[in-house]
Amino acid sequence: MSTPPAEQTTSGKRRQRLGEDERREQIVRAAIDVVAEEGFAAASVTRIAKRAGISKGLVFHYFADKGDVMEQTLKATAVTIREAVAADLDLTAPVTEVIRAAIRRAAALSSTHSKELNALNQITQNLRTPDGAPRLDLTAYEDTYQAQEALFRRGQDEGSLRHFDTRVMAITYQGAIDMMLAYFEAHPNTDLDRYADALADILLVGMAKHPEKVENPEIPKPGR
Amino acid sequence: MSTPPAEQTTSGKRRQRLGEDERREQIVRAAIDVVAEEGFAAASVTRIAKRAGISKGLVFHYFADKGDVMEQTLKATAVTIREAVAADLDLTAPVTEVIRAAIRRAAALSSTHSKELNALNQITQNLRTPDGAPRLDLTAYEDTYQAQEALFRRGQDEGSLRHFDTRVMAITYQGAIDMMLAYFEAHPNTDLDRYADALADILLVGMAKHPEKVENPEIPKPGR
Amino acid sequence: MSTPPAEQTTSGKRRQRLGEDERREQIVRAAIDVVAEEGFAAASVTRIAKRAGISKGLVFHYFADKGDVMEQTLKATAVTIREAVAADLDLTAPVTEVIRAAIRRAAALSSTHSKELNALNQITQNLRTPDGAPRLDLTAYEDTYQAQEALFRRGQDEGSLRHFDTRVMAITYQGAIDMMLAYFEAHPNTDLDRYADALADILLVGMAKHPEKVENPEIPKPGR
Amino acid sequence: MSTPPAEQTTSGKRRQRLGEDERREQIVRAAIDVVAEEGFAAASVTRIAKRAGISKGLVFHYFADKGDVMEQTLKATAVTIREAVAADLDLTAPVTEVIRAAIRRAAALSSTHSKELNALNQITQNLRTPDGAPRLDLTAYEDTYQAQEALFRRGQDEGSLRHFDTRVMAITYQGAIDMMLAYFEAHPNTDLDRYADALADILLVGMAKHPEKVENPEIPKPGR
DNA sequence: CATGAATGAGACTTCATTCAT
DNA sequence: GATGAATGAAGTCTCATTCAT
Repeated sequence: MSTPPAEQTTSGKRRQRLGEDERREQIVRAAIDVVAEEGFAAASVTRIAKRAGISKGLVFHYFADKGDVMEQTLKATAVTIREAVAADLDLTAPVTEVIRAAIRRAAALSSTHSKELNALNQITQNLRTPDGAPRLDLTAYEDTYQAQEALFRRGQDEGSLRHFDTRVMAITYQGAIDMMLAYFEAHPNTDLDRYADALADILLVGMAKHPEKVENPEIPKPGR
Repeated sequence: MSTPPAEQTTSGKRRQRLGEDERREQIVRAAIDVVAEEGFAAASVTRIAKRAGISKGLVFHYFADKGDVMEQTLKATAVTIREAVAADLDLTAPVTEVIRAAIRRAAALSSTHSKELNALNQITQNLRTPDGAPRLDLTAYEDTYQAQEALFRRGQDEGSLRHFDTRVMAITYQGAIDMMLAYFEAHPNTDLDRYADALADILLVGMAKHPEKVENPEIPKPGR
Repeated sequence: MSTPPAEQTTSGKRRQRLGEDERREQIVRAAIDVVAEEGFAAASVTRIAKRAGISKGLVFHYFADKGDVMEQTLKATAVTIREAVAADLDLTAPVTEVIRAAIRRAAALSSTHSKELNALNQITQNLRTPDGAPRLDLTAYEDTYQAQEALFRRGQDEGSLRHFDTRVMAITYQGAIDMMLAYFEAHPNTDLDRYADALADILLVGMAKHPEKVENPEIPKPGR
Repeated sequence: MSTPPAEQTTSGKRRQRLGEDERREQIVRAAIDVVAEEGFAAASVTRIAKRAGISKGLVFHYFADKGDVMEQTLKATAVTIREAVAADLDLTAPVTEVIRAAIRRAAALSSTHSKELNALNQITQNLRTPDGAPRLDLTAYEDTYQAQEALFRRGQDEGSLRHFDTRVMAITYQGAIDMMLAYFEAHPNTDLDRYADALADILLVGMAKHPEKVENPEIPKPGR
């Protein structure tokens, strides 16, 4: 999943023949790279094709138009990220532990999926229908929100979490994670592990019924 | 402060003569409208000029180039928003009250400054230097973060707030508010007042030393 | 090498496909024509493309920008002209004969390469770097000057030419030829052959050690 | 007649009221400066007005259009130069001396009228009628040519000059001078006085009946 | 007389998309 | 399947020129 910095991802062969799926992946990969590195506006088809090491025409062979490329890229990236977060996350563990672990995982994404995250955000916010309406608003987060709400409700049912509006909490929770990642992007010197723990503390104190049980004991608070 | 949806704001007069400041404002206004309604990518100078009811050339009479238009628009909008949030916010009140009031004010922005918020976000995230690097990252939020940290520290000193990483909290807090506004944009049916209170509850429980004192008693929780 | 005056050189076919070199030549050709006929200032890319019978965009497919078009045109034309002058010029002949022959050849260019000469001059004098400085001053003539100086020195060594400043003479000589061509451009009725011979007489009398030997006996002087 | 490097030629007064002629001169002066320093293409009306320290509109008050500005500038400059060359040139002196003196005077122009020369050339070569035809070809030199031919004929009648085509000589002579000035522009290190003498030698040897009498004895030839 | 705001045409350039090869 | 030549629309920006003040 890592990407070499070079223009041509694949070996220098000409007229390389690939299966449909490999090609699509290759193009999506290039789209992510270009969007992440140069911005949505600079992600022209020409640029993407060059990055993928293929011709411009071929892109249109596999995608209806540029919007299609972006949409597919978005979808694929969302799946990738979701899987990365969900991987080896024991959802049957106590809810507070699940939450803390999930925040840590999300923080870890910064190093493993930085480009994907960046591209995902940019495409989400910029992709529009021809008439100017956003093609994807936060509706796209719906699945995520529902999964988180389910988790929160389990916690509430089990008695480990307080009573609160699960939808508002899901949005806040997701926002807190997104901001953490964005903040790290802008301030790469930040100690992400500590940030993640501090964030977990804040959120869990806000959610948990017995906050004292969930506070992270390992990392001493800065003020003391 | 509201804008009519029509293309030509003013009457059909030819060669209307305006002072420098009025024109600049008019153009900035049009830029906000176009960006908010049609997206950053669609906000061409042509489009903005048409929206303002003036000729393309005039835009360049008042702004160095398109980037300048966007930058000025960004700055002006940031000021507008900041003022709107700060207006009649009694910063000397007890910290927890200040926080709850600020969240309510922010929520209120949705109805009064929806376009400004939208445009502000889009421009922030898309404006780049000619070489592709983001022209403004979260660094722009620095002032806001510091103001909020100061508030939090006062609360901690006064004993009304728990001990927590103020920087992480500022980022989370700001993110929670941004997400609230974004969520409302995508789901306009949401009862924002209730959302704001639920959010205040969540955040204050996470922050306050005596959460029971800050929970909003008026609004029954949705989950019963 | 001649060009029809019509706009569209080729038949009305759509999407005519050409090799890279043919296209470049075609565009350069069109650039020469437009510059020569309508002046450097009027030689917009639009105008050039229309003259070549292709789309504007295609020009940028083969040239980096307008400056590049002009630069390439300049280079190509310089080569063309140089070759035309040098062709079947016996450089081993006695120096005075070489000079007279070269002047005649140059005069002949008026009928064969009139446009090229004109375009060459205009581009040389008008092409500037983005910051306004001339991109090519007389430095470009350096090669020519040196070749001529070498010729003059040979004549001096062999005893057929007088002693004189070879650099000044080279500049004067080249200037005399350029003026001849420019004069003919403005006064097309001039008898160029006679002009060339008269010029050769003047120059050779100024250069030669034994002028009487070089005066052209065939053409009677106008005054007598 | 010299120009300060500053933008505003005149004192910083606003709404300065000037007579028609002063204004015209002021604008022409600015046009010369801009054309000479930044090139014909960069000499926009805006640029010229700014240089003159007046408003754009005023230029059109005194000149019909941009072409008119250039044409007037051209005419005025031509007169200036002609006068500068003719000044204290004793036309009754022996012809060969007149010629040598004229060449020296011309060389001197480089230091006194460099801008004027440069602007003159650029305007001459670029100014066109709306349909693309040169507005001024060498026809403009006609007066000069005739004056020089008259001089040459006098020399021939008096027996000091050989027989040659006076028109061809006039063109060559003028070209030699123009090239000298252009060469100096490109190679400012050149010793112009020596160049002028070397040129005079070359031309006079070509023209004079008794060349030995006219060669400049003061300056030793470079090659010894 | 003088200013500079305002316009509109046109310049250069990029880019999504098509299509001959 | 794959290429890249070719197009046309649109975008940014400049500039001569007009005109209200």
